[in-house]
Amino acid sequence: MESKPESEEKAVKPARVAKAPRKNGKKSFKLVIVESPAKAKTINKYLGSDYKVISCMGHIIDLPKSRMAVDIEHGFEPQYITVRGKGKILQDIKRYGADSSEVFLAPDNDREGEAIAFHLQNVLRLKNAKLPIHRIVFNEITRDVIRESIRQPRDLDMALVDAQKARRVLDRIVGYQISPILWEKVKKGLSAGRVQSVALALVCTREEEILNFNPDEYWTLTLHVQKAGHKKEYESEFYAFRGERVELKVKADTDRILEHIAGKDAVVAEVVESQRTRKPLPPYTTSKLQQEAANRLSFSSSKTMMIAQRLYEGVTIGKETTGLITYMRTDSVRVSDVALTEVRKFLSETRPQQLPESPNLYATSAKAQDAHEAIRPTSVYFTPEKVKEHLSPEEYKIYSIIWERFVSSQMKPMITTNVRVTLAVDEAQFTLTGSVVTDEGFAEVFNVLKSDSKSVHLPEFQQGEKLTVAKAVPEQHFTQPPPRYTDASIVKIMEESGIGRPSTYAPTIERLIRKYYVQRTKRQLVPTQLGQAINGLMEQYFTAILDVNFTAEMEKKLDKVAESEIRWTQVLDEFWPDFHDLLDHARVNMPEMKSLLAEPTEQVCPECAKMLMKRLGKFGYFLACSGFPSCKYTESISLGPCVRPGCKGKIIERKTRKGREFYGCSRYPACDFISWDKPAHDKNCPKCQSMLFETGSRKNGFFLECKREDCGHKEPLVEAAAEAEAPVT
DNA sequence: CAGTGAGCGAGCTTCCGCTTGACTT
Repeated sequence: MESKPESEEKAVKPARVAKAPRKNGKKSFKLVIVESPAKAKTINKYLGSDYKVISCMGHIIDLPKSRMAVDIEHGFEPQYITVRGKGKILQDIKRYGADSSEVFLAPDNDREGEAIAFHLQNVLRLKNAKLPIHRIVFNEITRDVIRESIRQPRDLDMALVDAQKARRVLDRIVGYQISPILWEKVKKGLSAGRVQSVALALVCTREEEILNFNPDEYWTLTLHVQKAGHKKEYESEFYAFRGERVELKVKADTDRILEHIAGKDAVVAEVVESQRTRKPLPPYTTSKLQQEAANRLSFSSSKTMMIAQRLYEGVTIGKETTGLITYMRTDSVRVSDVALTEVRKFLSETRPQQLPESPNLYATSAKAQDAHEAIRPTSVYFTPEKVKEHLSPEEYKIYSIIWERFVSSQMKPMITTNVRVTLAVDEAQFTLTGSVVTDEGFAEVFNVLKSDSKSVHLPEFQQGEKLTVAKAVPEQHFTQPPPRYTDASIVKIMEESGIGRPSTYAPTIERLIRKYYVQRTKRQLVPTQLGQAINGLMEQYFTAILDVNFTAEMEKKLDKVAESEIRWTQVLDEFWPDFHDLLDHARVNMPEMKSLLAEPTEQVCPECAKMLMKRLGKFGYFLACSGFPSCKYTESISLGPCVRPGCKGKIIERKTRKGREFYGCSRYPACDFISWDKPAHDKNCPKCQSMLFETGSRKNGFFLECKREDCGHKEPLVEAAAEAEAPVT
């Protein structure tokens, strides 16, 4: 018979729970299983000692990584196994299941959650076929809702479980059938998939648009005017001639207007005042949080998620650790009643004049699975200022924008007064606009979110009033190509077209980078030569997969499976025959591209004086002689000279056997300089000109550090201003 | 840490979506 878990051995911590309480040797606790340990902790508090709440940490049963494991010929039945590394967790679940009187399966209330619940049930039944097992769901973690859900258990929704199975098997087939073709034709280790290949296509298509972009010339004409007796100049823009809108295409257009207005005064023709109401935005979903953190704070999607995870798991304030935000992977803007009541109370105490009579309502996207609330502070009384001292600067920033966005979402609108003055200079017309915030409304709580929106104050202008023209400034412009994608803009598109889920946006971007399909330079996503080559092949041989509608259609069918309208195998029956033909066609016709992947460089081979090429090998990029195979010279790509005084080597990027990146001297082992920190971009030590490295911790802040032993210069790491949307050169 | 492409051919790469922490200097 199983007794208590041995506490001495090292074990997976989160699933460890204290010895099961027993009364008179009888089973006396009810088991609740959720996905996340942080959630388990909270719910444990709400349910009291009759219940034991443990977590399974996501999927515990899945397809094996090492092989296809889907019997395509016989009904697509997947061969599931225990996920590698989850054996311990599974054991614990079984043990607690055996010791409990009743089990409540509480994974997330969505397709994946239902599948996890199903797998948990199977595992528990294996041990004890008679154990009472229920499925419970809740879409928010509050005391009342959790208790209510326990009172309203239901059975597993097998149709939903089947929908997940269809999704899982389809993704496996797509990924595990296409990838090997790429190994054979291009390079081993490459990958393709329903989500990543679409994301790559987005990046590549945009790059092509930029390349093919033809800039158009256009002009603007700015008239600087002054009120009689005043020095201050106001800038107005030319827009019409003889009452008709005129676009200034070329210099001659502009010259004609300049000639017409030369030496003449401006007269105020019309003054129009209007009020604009701007409503606050809903609280964050995962994608919106990533977008704003990228645009305003220059954080990558994965960085934002790491920081949010820490805020969710909790920060130690005093003796207690408190989760500061709700779950950070969500597609919903829903807010629990408890939170709504609290924020309205908070506002009535702090800013009663900005509290609307009734709560602001927001609609969650129709595509959302809505298993969690919006991302919000667990309590608005933890104001950013109050918790600041317990947070790292980065955590503070992310927490602030979450707090500000949530609190503002329940405030009154912002009202601005706009003035539009039309000026006439003979028959040419100009406009002058001003804008003043009349009521800040929701923006009152903005601190980190504050934008330096330029409010332009205009004095009173009377119709018929004469103004002096100080100068007229013509300027030539060219239309700009569309900007490259950033983490923010690609996540936006992915969400809008239903590609990927909140838990996969960030990992998908990182995957494209890790596979050398895409590079992130100055926060812009730029396809590599390899990425473009792969995308070209995918476009030609697997067009259907790259269509954003492919996923949309799949989702529609999965919904039908979930509604029991069709069987799960039908999704695959409809997909497989055509896809099978595509695979056969590609295996035969796809050209081999193995040796094409080399980029020319400016450097010369020191051995044979031919040019060096940049190639992609097993360990990343390297330089190789274009005379290969007669000349076998190779060289690592240098990031800068070695920082050891007197060492003539250079710093190169390397990887451990497990794939972790680090930086070391090319003269190893003669010089054993190594750093796990990343070299800083475009910045050298002001004292000794050595390379600087990004280092530090969340406690002490982040620094740029000079690693030259006789220097030791340190400076705070300032995030460069958001320049992600900067025009592409 | 390992000297990268190509090939003798060993054994392995790969998907999407749920979760959280783990090498080592």
